[in-house]
Amino acid sequence: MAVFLSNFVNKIDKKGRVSVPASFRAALGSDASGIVVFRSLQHEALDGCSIGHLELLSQSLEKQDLAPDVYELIETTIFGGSVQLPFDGEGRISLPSSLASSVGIEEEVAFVGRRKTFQLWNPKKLVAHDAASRSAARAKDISLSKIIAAASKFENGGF
Amino acid sequence: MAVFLSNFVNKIDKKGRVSVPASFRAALGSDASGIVVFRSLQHEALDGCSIGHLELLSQSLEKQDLAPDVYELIETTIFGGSVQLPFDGEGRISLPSSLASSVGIEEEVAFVGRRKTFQLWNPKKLVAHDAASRSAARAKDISLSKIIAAASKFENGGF
DNA sequence: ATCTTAACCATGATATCCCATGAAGACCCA
DNA sequence: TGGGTCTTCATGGGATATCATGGTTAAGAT
Repeated sequence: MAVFLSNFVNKIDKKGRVSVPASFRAALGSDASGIVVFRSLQHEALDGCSIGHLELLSQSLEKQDLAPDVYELIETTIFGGSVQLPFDGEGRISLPSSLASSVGIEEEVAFVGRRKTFQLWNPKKLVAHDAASRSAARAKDISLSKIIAAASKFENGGF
Repeated sequence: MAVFLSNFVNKIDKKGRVSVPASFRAALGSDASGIVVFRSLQHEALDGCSIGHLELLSQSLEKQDLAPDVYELIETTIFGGSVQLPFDGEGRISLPSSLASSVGIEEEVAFVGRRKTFQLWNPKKLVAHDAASRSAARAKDISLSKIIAAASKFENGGF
């Protein structure tokens, strides 16, 4: 498996440790020493990814001509706000309480797969957000079969 | 770890000493005898980096055709205003009070990772700055996946 | 001699490592 | 197919190391 899929709710123990879902750890592949976590720009949640992915991001930043203020913005917000969290022997990370509380995470964390990255939510806030995005998807008339059909006009394969 | 990530708030004792975060010291790698600090051009904060990085900076200055007055300005501001701060046995630096007070740092310092460099902030001013950055990011509708997606149009790879 | 500065030592809090347990699922073998 | 076993994984606790921080002593400067 190479992508982060599905979602899992795990407990935070009194030391602040949480098990990262085994399938997520498997998806990390080579750089499986830990993950990187930072506050999402859009949601009341944390974004997580592999260290390699963060480096990719930093390369992306250098490659394109971003406005200085945007560049500046991302450097402080992402790199300044991100935390590298190594796994312990059991595949757990210890989530800094400051990060957790900043997005309303308390005694449980929902790990939500988003292909190349994943998110960490307060489970209760996630269901609310999920309901909202579903209705938004309906409103915009998004459907997977349509997307696949549209894509297969360009490529031969499709999924 | 090779980059400066995350942020840490440490105390300044009555002698003016502050612990440089252990992960930052690790990120310094080979030239880990100390750091270089100077006033940020953009913010009310101090910029910090390794000595090696400062040399890199000076080399890249020479390579580009800067106007003489700009060059002059940078020389005096950065190189003239920079201070080399060695570590003591416990990984602390003693921050000159003149530098600290010039950016409003008093009894605590926030070390903010910015990949190749880091910054030293008054913690309170940092949270204000951070909040401003975030709302700016939202206003501009910046998202990381967009940035990566945009970058991968230039490269062959994609993710 | 006194003040300042730098090296050395001490301590508490926090995080890391290591081992234990229990539940759930996969697998195997009748 | 049903029962049983074995493995994987999430979770918990105790021991140990790391780290930030404070103080003390020695050395150098004024």
